[in-house]
Amino acid sequence: MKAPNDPVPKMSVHSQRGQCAKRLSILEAAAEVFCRQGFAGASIDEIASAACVSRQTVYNHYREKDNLFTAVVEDVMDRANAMLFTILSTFPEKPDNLEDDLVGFAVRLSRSCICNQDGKFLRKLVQSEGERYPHLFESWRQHGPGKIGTALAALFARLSHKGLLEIDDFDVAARQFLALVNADLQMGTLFGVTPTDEELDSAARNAVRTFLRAYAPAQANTPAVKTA
Amino acid sequence: MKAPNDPVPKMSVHSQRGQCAKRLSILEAAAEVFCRQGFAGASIDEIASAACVSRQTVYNHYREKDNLFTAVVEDVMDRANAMLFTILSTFPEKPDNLEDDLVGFAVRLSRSCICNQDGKFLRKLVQSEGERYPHLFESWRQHGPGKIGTALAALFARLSHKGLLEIDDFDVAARQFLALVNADLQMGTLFGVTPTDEELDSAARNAVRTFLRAYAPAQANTPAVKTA
DNA sequence: GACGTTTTAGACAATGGTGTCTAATTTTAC
DNA sequence: GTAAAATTAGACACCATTGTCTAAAACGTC
Repeated sequence: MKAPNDPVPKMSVHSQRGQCAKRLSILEAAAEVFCRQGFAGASIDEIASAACVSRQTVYNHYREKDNLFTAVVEDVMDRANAMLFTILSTFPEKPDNLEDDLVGFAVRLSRSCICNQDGKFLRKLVQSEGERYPHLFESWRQHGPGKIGTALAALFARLSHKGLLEIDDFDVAARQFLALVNADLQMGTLFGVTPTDEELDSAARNAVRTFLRAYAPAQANTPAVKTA
Repeated sequence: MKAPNDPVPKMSVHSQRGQCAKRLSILEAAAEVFCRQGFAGASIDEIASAACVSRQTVYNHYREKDNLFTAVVEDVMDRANAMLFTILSTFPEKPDNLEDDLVGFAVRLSRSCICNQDGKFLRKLVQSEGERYPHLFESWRQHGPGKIGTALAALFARLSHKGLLEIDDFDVAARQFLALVNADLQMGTLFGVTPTDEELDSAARNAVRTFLRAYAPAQANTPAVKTA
């Protein structure tokens, strides 16, 4: 998926620094503009301006608009996936207090993967351009959200085997956990509103409480908590 | 919000029939094209072709592209809202079998409001153009999804007062119910895939089972159901 | 300071879209 | 059948955008 016209000829290695900076600047600006305007609505001129770069430079790095778009999407997807698995690795495998630890995990997840700039970009782009570039987003789905489902399911399975949860279908439980975490935020994210820390925390707390009510073993972990 | 240049002069009342048909045809075609291409990507020519109408006719009815767009959005929103409250009115207030009845309700809800063509259109358009027309979508949010939350909360409150559920925060419960119903479908809808009836049913069943595990009163309604 | 490379501003043709206009044709009401 | 209204195809000016090209300037390395 590399650009076919790599500048190989006589370039000394260190001269890539300036280029690299420009490339990143363009990628960043293009992501912002594509996200705000969509593919058709975004113009190369606007991207170039936002990147503080001449239009020709954009064309030098990415031969054409389509090319730039896929490069941006791949870049954002890579970042988002990396972040996703970073957060996944903070899952409370040996929880001190299951409820509190899950709430913390849920907050990290929503803050870093959902209310994120990258998350917003991907939701918007998958919606608006997903059908035009099926393979592009399909591979992301498999490597990103697809994987998170099975990974989270495996983590819940461990907690379940430890007797901390009572789950019959781990995949369903994982999807439901994610859905519950989003329950209070969905409407906001749909309109591009970034939730405050309090909202994030309250959403996570509501989600985890209901999740545990459904999946905590019989009368072990739920001392009949009342709403504050 | 009516077109400022209504053709009032000498028109007899009945001549609106042909016009009306064209108007509807244009609205329908425009919805499809705007949904597929986004606002910037949609061209009037393409809409006119899809509506089997000349370009000039489109301009006769809706002075400009912006106008046509808002007309389409309002039309779809009205239909979607009407459908939403129709489905809401089928909520099982006096359930025979709470679980089965809630599953039926959830299936109706997701089929008619989420997997719908209008639902797809609105999700896509709110995402891609929501920030460009804030007032347009904001009023929809208040009258549609906003209202459904409180309406559903009220319905759950009644079931709760009847002792069929044990809910402390009805609004949260309503949002969680909706989120759970979507849990298994979200990924599909994000990619424009329409789920089969079996998937719809299974998603609703999973959702309701977890919802009842969390909110059914102590040891009344859950005879330890196992996965099939 | 000299060299090769990259960047820049600007001009440029080609394309495609919007919105207007006109003149011919069709539909509709009576 | 007639007259008014609506529809149509086509041409049109206008503008924005894409992608190319050129010559000058800036940059980095030696």
